[in-house]
Amino acid sequence: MIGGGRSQGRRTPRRGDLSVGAIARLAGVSPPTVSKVLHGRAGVGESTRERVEELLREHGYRRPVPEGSASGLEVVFRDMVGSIAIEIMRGVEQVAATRRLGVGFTDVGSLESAGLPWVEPLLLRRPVGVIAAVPDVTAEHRGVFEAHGVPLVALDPTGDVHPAPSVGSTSWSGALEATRHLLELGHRRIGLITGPAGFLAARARLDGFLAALDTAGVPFDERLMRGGPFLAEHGRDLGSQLLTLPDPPTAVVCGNDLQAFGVYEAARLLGLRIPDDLSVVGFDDIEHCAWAAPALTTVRQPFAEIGATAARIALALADGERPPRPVVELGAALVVRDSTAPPRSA
Amino acid sequence: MIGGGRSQGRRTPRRGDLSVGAIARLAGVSPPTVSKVLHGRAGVGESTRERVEELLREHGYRRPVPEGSASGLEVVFRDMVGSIAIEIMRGVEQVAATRRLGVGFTDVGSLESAGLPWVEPLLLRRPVGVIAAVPDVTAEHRGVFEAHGVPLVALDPTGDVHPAPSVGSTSWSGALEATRHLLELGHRRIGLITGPAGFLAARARLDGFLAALDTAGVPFDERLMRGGPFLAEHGRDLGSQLLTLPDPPTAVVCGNDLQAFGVYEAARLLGLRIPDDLSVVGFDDIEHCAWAAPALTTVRQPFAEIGATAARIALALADGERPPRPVVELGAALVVRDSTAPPRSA
DNA sequence: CTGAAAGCGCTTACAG
DNA sequence: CTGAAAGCGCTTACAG
Repeated sequence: MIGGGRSQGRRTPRRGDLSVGAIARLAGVSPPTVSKVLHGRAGVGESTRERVEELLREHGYRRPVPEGSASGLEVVFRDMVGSIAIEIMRGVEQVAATRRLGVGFTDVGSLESAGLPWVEPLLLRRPVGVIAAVPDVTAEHRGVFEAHGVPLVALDPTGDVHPAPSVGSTSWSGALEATRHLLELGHRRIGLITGPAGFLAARARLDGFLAALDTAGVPFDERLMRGGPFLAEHGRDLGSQLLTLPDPPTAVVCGNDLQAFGVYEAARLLGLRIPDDLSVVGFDDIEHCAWAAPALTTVRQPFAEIGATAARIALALADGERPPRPVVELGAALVVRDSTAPPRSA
Repeated sequence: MIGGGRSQGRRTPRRGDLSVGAIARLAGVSPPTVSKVLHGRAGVGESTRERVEELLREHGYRRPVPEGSASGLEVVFRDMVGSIAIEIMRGVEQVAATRRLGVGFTDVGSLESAGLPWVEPLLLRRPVGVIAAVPDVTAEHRGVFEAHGVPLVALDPTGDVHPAPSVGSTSWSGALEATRHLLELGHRRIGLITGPAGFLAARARLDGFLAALDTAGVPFDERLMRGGPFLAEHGRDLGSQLLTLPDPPTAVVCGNDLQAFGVYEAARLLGLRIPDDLSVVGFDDIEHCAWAAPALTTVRQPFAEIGATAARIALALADGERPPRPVVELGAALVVRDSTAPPRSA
């Protein structure tokens, strides 16, 4: 983590940190020979190479990292749900590991609340690339990173236009698939809880939802739509509003899983059983969906693959390549569990 | 992330990466003057210093990190529950940020399953310290890190003896408190699902549980005890065994939250309602406890503070200090929610 | 295959 | 306050 030393003519020796000259003396060879071994260059005898390798290992000498790959890949979050963040980290890690790069973690939210800066220290670490899983990658951030020559890849960008490069998932198709699932079960009055207005992904899900109803010839009652933050408490409150309507929906499609669990609570408070009295669909597939009561039917976002793809794009950019597709959307797919069933009336 | 370059006489310039000499030329001063500015040494005029600072910033020149702090803090997990891992990362991050150090992430499980090595690449990054949140920090690992002069702090160690340094939480007291809570509600037949035999923390929880019963003068029916992996499916299976006993328990204390959610499912399958027919207590307080149905009463482990404490110890060791307390246990405290209530019979 | 020589980028110690 | 000179650790180009 953190960038390492920049060229320095000299450094005080550290435990297990001998100089090339010292290793050379120990091996009974000249510094240039040790240098060749360090860089895997030709022109060193087999036995000499082995002896030097052995001494380097023994003294924990660290080979200089390849030019340009000073640091590693840094992933930046803002108050992300734990299981999503970890899945993304694992995806990034797998790609980074193939290049022997490390993966750094930054949670902007927790740093800001402690009054600590994050952009400058992160830049100080000279990352090979930055993957920003924050809902607010501004043009300003892009400018700062670009000025330092650090490629930035956004995850699930939510700005007005898709800024390249970015990686997300097929929100529109996912919402379409989820809604079709409910239609196939026989639901006709389907409520929708969507995310905050500014979120492009929330808008895509809304559109996919409406497209499913539309192509099925089912008219949408606008009173069945609510919008709010991607949190359980808002799912609960907005869900309550929908479920206490004179003619309530028999199913609710939620903007994410947390909202869906909020709807679970709203239903419980009203004495409604899921899926008997109400079907619920989430979005994301966070860790707990499978063990919720009942297990939540949801649209799975392939977070590990999203992280891996972002890492590949960041690495390509760092190498000076133009990735063939700077804006990528990976397939989000419906996972049917126990929170959806035919409506009572059917 | 990842170690930076070691002393190198020369390096090809990188975008935004000018040499000291080049900066000196641009500023119209000599290289030694730039060097002084870089290291904050005295003997540079105010206006000269400002001009050089400005040029350094403009060209993204990275100051050499302080001697010895080559890299950052690396946190190593093995298939950890997402919300726990992220809480630990945030705690480590807050302490690391005060020193402008980055925080690296390694998931051994996902790397191993991809056939990728992790110890050597991690060492190559020259971390200031390593925090191991894996259940299997072996003496061998300790040896390797020690040989490289990298301090290692274990989290919640599970070996035969507490290897110093390590940070955990008060498992024994936590389990005692949880069990007392159930006793106070009037429960007398309390079941226990414990973790795998090798886990020291699981043993501490078991002992705390027994101590609570013992000091309350409540005899323990050994048939009410089961043990297995810290996973929901095992909680479900072991919970089923307890609940189908001729004289089943009215409450169950679980080794962790995942097991508790497994017991939720076992109860559901048997038509038992929580907390009316059965009280359940977990351990950890993962993200979803608050929104489960019903919200889970559990013993909260202060993961962020555990991470922060481990980071402080690692940093102290890296500085060559002997931390006053190399083995630390932070207080785990009961969080009462909706999964516990007086037994039916009371 | 090997190393003496030259050179590079940086820092230190010191002269002005 | 400033920089010429010396020195350090490393690498490169080349002679043997």
